[in-house]
Amino acid sequence: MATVPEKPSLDGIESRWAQHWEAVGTYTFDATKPRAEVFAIDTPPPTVSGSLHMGHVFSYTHTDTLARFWRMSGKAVFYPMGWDDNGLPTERRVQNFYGVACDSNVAYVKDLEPPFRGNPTKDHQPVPVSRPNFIELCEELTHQDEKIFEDLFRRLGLSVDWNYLYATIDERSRRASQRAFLRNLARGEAYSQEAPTLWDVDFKTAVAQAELEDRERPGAYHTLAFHKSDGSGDILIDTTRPELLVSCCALVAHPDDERYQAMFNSTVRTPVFNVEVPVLAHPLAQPDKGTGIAMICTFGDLTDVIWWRELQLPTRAVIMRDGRLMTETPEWITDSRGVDAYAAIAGKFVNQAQRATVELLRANSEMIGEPKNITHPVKFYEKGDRPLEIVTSRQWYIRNGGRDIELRNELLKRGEEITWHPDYMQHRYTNWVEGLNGDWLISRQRYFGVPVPVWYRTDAEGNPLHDEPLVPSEDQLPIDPSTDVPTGFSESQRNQPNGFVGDPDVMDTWATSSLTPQIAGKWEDDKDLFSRVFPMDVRPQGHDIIRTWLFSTTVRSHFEHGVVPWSNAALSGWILDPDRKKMSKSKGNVVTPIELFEQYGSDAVRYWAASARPGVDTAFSEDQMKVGRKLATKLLNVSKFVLGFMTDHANATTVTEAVDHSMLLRLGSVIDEASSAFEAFDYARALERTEQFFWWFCDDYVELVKVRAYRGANDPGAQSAVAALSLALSALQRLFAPMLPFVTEEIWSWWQNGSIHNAPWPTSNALGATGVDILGPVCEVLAVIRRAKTEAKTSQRTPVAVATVTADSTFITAVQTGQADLIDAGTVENLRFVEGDGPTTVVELAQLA
RNA sequence: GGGCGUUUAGCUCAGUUGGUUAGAGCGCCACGUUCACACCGUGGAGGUCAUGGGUUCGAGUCCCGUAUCGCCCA
Repeated sequence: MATVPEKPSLDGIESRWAQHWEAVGTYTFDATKPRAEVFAIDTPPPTVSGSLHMGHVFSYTHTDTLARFWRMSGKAVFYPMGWDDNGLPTERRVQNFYGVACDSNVAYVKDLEPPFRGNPTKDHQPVPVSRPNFIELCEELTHQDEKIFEDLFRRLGLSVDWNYLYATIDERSRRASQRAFLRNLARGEAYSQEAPTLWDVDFKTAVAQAELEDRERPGAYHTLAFHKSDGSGDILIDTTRPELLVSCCALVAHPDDERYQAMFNSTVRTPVFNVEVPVLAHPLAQPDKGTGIAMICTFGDLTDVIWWRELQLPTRAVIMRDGRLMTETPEWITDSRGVDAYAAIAGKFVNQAQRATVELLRANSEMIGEPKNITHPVKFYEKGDRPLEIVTSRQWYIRNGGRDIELRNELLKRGEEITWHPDYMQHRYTNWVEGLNGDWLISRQRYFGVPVPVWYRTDAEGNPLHDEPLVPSEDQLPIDPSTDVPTGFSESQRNQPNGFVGDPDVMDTWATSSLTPQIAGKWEDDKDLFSRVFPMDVRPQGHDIIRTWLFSTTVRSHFEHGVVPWSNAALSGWILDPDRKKMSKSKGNVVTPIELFEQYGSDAVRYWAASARPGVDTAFSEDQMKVGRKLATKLLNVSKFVLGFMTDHANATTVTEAVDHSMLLRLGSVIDEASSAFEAFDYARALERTEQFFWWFCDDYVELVKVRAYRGANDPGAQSAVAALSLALSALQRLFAPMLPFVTEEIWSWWQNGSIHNAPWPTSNALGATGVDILGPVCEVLAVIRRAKTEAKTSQRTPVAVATVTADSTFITAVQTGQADLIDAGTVENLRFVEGDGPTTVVELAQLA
């Protein structure tokens, strides 16, 4: 029955089995199963803007082990894959790959040939192309990248059902994203507003709170002299941004600060520009910072925004969306000297304007002393290179509790409805939600993304009327308002007075990827499927995007469905290089996954990943892959060995010997432990327990019983050994299957029908083990015998003339029960027992020939 | 500054509600080619469990403080 290769090998098993699985549909989701019998995974769609790295291999392996466990446990596993190809990273990659830049003013060119396809020359100036051409190039490149990603994931052995593949820019995703947005809008959960917004001047887009990061940057305090309007002297303020002096609309000090109390509600005149501004009080002013009194500018930072709003100050913004100061002189500068001064900074970039302003201050002697250098945190867009500015613009928001305590508490409660793995990750969620200070800004002034699906009526001057957006019906989705026309209008009315305009913005990537459960589950497009998979069982993801992806998905599900989107969140850790630093391309320490698959085999790489406990940052370790490789090889060899006995004992199913029962008892408890570990999402523990047992099984149990198993077909002891060996082999192969899918499928195919990955998960009950564990004492004596031979520097085959075991009666009874196998394994001529203190074993080796 | 986590053998890490003498793999040393396996087997050396207190009959494990490295937030 069993057909075992003469020389088993791991070479080439990945492509052979990957093709087979695809051909026979091993991982096909059974969409007829009721929700209770489904295990649904909200797979993270990797960003398609480069290549997959070891971090992907690491975390996707973790998820795959869970998928395989639940599949073997009888669940219909819904395991889709998605590509996140929508958004800024793709735009940037397309620009760099083809040597183009998107320009909405350029006309569409059919069959455009970009200047490059990869590696533009260094001095190449990007060629402007139209938005439709640019999007075509985005699609072309993402398709290429996605093919490479898919091949790599197949090579890794992910048990994804590729029939449920989606991309965040595809039609279904755009429809889901726009539908969800329109429903948010209809319920008042989404709104647009003209407001000061953090703005990246290079990308020329607004960014959200979740995309910010602080970076330490050098700066300098400049001490400026403001002049009291009553002529009674100067007030000195410290600022790191003297270029914003032109935007100053007030000075502010703490209400309790006695130094300034007398001046509150008086006015001062700004240096250089000579604009009159009030001196005001506000508790956010920090008395211990600088001179304790600050200038409020529109807008230098988020505190300025708060002061501006709460103190109801005028807006005096001069920084434009490209990071330059506006060219015409602001109307609030009326003094002729001020007008001249503005001419010196008009049209300049922020840093140039700073230098120019400092020169003006110096020329007027209105700067006191020299700037004092400091280092301070500056807000950056996480993908950006220059500090964020704050500009006023109309943007779309989705409510997230940042301005609404009731909603915030509801979302905090949602966090409690999720089971977190590891549990302390819930703190990250709670801290983030509690620290939100505004709603979620979702509009982006970019090109490659899901369009905001609204238009606006225009008034007689052609200005958009933002308060009553024109919306499409759901059956029209997805739409692009730049080419589609709202119902009741014609294309000729576009951008005309008393006509309409399309909203020019796209939604941020997170606004679409926050709907991955809905997209993967085909929400509203396939109601039957959606009802069987949603809410999902688990969201696996990195802990770094709890504040973005996990939170935003929870928000959308809360609004749309009134539930948490999944019952579990499984957070995976980082990959660190062997020096415990985060791996990075710039350091040149990155090894590509494919090279490792080729060198060690996919199972070995998976072994490394599966050895890491959930959520723990893990060092990249080729040593662990070598261990995995050895484990896979051992599985081949021991399977071959055990199956070799099956020819003589094809029907051996009855276990009679106590030694064999004892091994099965141990195996049973390992199965129980592995099962409960998996149920708690702890694949690493399941692997460790299985592996520990496996090596003991090979080194001790197999060694003990092999002589007995070699006896003829009619020997009852041999029958018992072979029955136990085959029970154990079957269970062990299945226990390893989630982590080592290729080698286990290979060895399973030698003697079983069907895929191991659809075989039932082993249970301890099925082993039928009875009695007590006698193998502890037996193996202990065996170890002493082996040590004696090693210390005598002689072969393990050397016979033992006499071995004397001194121990209590329980120990002796156990050893006696297994003594036949012990005598065989240790080549013992005389085994003697003495009841007494112990256990000790004295070994006398036979004379060497 | 606030929150969270890490610290156990040379290295990478287990150690589940407290319970004999703290484990594994790699590396190192010695021995052995036994008919599944040299991508092997057998054995050995190697640890003040970061640190100071506390609870307990008993602490790597629980509590408090400190240090360390790291992450998140301000």
